[in-house]
Amino acid sequence: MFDINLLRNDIAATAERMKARNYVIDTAAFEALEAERKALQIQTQELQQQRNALSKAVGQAKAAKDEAKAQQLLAEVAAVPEKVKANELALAGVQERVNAILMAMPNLPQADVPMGKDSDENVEQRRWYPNGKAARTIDFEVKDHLALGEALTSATGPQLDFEAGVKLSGTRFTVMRGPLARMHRALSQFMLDTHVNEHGFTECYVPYIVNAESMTGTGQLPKFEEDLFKVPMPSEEGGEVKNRYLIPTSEVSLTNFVRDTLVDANTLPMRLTAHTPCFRSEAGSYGRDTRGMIRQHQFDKVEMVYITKPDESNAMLEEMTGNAEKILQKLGLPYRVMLLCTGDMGFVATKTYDLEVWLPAQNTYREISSCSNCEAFQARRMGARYKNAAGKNEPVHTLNGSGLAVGRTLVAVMENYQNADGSITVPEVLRSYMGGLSVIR
RNA sequence: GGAAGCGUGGCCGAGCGGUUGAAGGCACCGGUCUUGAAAACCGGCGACGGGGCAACCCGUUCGUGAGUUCGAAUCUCACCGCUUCCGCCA
Repeated sequence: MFDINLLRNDIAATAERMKARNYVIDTAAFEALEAERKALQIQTQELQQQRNALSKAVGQAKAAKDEAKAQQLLAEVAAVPEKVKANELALAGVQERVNAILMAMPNLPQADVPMGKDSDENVEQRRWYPNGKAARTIDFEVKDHLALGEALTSATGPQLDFEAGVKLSGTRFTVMRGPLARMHRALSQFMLDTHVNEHGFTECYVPYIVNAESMTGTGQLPKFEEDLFKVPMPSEEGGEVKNRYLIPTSEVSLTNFVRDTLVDANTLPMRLTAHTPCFRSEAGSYGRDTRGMIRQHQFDKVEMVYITKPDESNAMLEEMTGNAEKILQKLGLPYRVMLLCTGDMGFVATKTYDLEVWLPAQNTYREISSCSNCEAFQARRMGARYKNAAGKNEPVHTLNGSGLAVGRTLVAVMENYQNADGSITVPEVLRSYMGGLSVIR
């Protein structure tokens, strides 16, 4: 949630900075609403105070057995509760309007984030190649992962089977069989093991269905409901049916660990990781990446989440990005690191690095990880705080990043490790997860 | 599916219509004592919001939401969650 103090204290400067995100703050409207809120709140609290004082006096009179005075006081208060109730109602209405504005506002970019309107203005930070110089030159006709996967066979059908996915579920679903399915599993195991054993993460198993409070905490709700799959669930006692949601990323489950909690400062920074499927409706992406495994309604991802103190969150963003890079390096996949410009960042982020992996068949780099520092944006929504050095409760910072998107990593391995005969060499680090298999045919 | 309970501050736990934001304990923060630490003793200490330059003042908050009342942690209803026993079960 956007920090209301930025609007109260210096709305002009804040509005100026938000322009970078193509977000226009109606400063006059906000100031008018805020003035209304302030007047109403003061009036309401004065009435509450009046009621409380008189009620207390009634109690005292009764305790002193002064019935006459008690009756007199009761007559005096009689009209107050009604006024209080009316004011409370009006105030709640105004506060709801203020809140709705704050909930719909995206986060403010950090000062060093480059200005820009879309992905064309992202700034490359660095590139990495297995041999330090360039991506492997492929001296035969390069195939994409569809051609490769559909040509590979198992005892029961193609190793990569889009038709079966469509039959079972519809477009943007895929079936894998045999060694390719195993490599998909090997990738997630390898990623998890690396983060746990080398990067200090706690491995977690989390729900794939979460409630509306969790989705609100991390920012998917209320604004992006159309991107989510809803699951109507009756309560155990047969009460009303409430919507829950399939997670679009395990960031939601992991980050909400600290919702509504005062986090013990000694446990910070927290490093959490989980391997889960992710479910996205992909509303609004019709026609994009319709072929292949790049954009699916269901895909696996190994996620990294950090819960940190405010002064260490930017250092942790660098660390997390490095963790994701490490996975690509161990897999020997060429990539580049992009610093997203203001116009390309997600709703909750203040600063984001994207990792883009080299896909030779497309002759381009494609996003395979996104690492963001959300600062206190999610923490304010969630009520996630810690006691700072001054003894004050303060929102924590939250970060999340993919480490990595498993399906896209499989695509990258297939395309980068393809051989002239259509077989795929298994990267060294995955072989122990695949019973020593070195080539998929 | 049947039966019975219970949700109070960072944690444990009293309170069950009126000067109760809530006893007591633990934890935490000062201080005394000590070579140091521990113990003991003294003092402090909930959260969220609003107003004020400030000292400070006010409001809200006892799972959540409605209701009864001049007044609700305390009474009523609904919802959410948890525990125990029986049954069933991946």
